[in-house]
Amino acid sequence: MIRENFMHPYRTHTCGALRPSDAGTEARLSGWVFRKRDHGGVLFIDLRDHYGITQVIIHPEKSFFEECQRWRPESVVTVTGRVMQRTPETVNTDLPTGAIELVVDDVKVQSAAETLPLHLAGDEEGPEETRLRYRFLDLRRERLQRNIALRSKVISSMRRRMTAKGFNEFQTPILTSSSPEGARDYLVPSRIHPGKFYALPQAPQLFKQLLMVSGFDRYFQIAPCFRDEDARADRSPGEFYQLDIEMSFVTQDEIFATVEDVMHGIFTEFSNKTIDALPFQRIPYRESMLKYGSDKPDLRIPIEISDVSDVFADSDFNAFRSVVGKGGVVRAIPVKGIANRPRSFFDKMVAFAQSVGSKGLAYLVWEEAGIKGPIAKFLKPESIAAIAGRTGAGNGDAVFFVSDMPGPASKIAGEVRVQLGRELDMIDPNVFRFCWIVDFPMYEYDEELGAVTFSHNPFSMPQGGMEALETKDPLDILAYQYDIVCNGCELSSGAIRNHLPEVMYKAFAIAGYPPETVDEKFGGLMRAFRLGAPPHGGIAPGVDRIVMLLANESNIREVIAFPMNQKAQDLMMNAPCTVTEKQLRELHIRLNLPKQAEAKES
RNA sequence: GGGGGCGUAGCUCAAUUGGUUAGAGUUCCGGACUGUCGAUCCGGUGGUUGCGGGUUCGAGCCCCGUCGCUCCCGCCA
Repeated sequence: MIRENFMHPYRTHTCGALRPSDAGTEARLSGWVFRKRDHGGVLFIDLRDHYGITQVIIHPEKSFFEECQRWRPESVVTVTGRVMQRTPETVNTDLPTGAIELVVDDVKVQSAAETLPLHLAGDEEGPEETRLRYRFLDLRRERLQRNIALRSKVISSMRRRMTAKGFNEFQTPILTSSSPEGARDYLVPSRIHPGKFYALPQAPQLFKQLLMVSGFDRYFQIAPCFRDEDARADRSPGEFYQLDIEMSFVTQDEIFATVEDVMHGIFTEFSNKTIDALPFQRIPYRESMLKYGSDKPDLRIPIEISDVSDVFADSDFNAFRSVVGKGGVVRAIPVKGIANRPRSFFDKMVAFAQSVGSKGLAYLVWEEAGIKGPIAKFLKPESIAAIAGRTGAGNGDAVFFVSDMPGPASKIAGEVRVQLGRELDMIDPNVFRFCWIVDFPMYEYDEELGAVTFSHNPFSMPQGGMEALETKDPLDILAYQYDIVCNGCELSSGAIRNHLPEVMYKAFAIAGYPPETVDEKFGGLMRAFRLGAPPHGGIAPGVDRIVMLLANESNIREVIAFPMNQKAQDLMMNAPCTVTEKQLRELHIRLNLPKQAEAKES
């Protein structure tokens, strides 16, 4: 009956392959027992593999019938039988294979499963800790199979697109040296050099720049990056991947054009959402901070903040007037068509503003009968007219006001803007809104240190070059430093690099680093720049975040096959873990644990 | 390092706001059942209410501490 000799030992088809056109043929399938429906007289099993689900049927006269009844979910089995077209009333339109079923003549258990800690057939996800500890089980779910497969396809597409543009793919060292700037490093002790450490790269930043100095012209890498920083929902602890890019002899606009093309292509290829037409809009940093209260604005929210400090500077509203008098500002957040919202809505917004650090949240409401709101009585008609003129507010609209020093005021106004967008359901879930944030300041004033520090990448070229560094107030100098942002999510930072040693020394001097320090910390790079370095620049979009946006996931763990938990532990592999005394001895390391940890060890 | 949320059966949750023996669905185990597709029906197992202390005649519920998970702030050149 079954021509064993001619059949593959495990399968002739995948579980997503069979169709009515296969009816009447013999087929062999292997997969996981997903669901069983046992009618006593007939047993239905949904057999699942990566490609799909096929219903297999076992009849009671078969010698193996009772054995199959005992199969536990997630056991791996091979079944062989005849493909049958289902009768019209038994077709399952939810499955691609739903028009056929496999009537089984032979079975073989490849791997019997014990009772599961998670059940995969239902909608319930189960506790996060169990999901992570049994990640290989969780990964069997359709959603994660889809996400991880999407990630694979996105990365392939990135490679294809970059290669097509003439970029070469490189590998750079994983064991490298600790960098003084930036995040905390992951350190790896050296056995051969007692007391010395490698560091895992926070990014291949210096290597890719050196490859430009080497003349490779166009670099890319799907680069693993390691940073010992705490996790967020959109930030995996420890490690993540970047589509790392660097180009020689380019202007900022050429980098934008290259990256826009890749990003637009990827997002078009893997999503049905509407994507902004090219070129993506460019927003100077200061404008973004004013209009959106953020350097990663969610442009899906149709609200633009404006400054109305001058209107309140001579108003009767003391709270705001005094803040403006002390160098503060007043920011207006206009919202269309919410005048008829109940008082509780406005109260809720006030409470929200306070929860993010605001002293309060004032507002005006443009009603038929006139201007309402707690601060209306303090404002002269011409002031209200000025606010209406600047914010576009009219009948039926409302404007919220935040007053504070410029930094906090921007931030709070930005938070209120996003909260309004969420609360009022203004965020269109079917669009990807991209923008470039450009003209980041080169330096910022660090209140804590009481000194000028680099606000972003110290290797960025200052706009205006040496002349700007020598003549301008450092806080007014802009850098060729940019971010690409999608739906309020920062996908990447990038910059035109500073490849001129003299400009580099000057730039670091302003941030308080003497030339010796620059040479000591970045000797390799500085040496390279004295031996013929091309002007160059680049960017490094976050792969995990891109996949997360495309997969419509709000937590980055859902697009990483083996993620760590929030405390940077791998619950499945039990990392980090203790090591033997012998290992420590070889590395010349003696532990000096805090008291609490010592207690835990024993 | 700090703040918020959560923690009750393997899982998802309930327990009339401090009151009798902590329930339901699901999983699991057993039984019945020849067309289901989250099969159905019957029965059963399953609990140190995260842990420790306190208040109280009485604590799943209140208080203190602690542990775990999660979200956020700090941090992320």
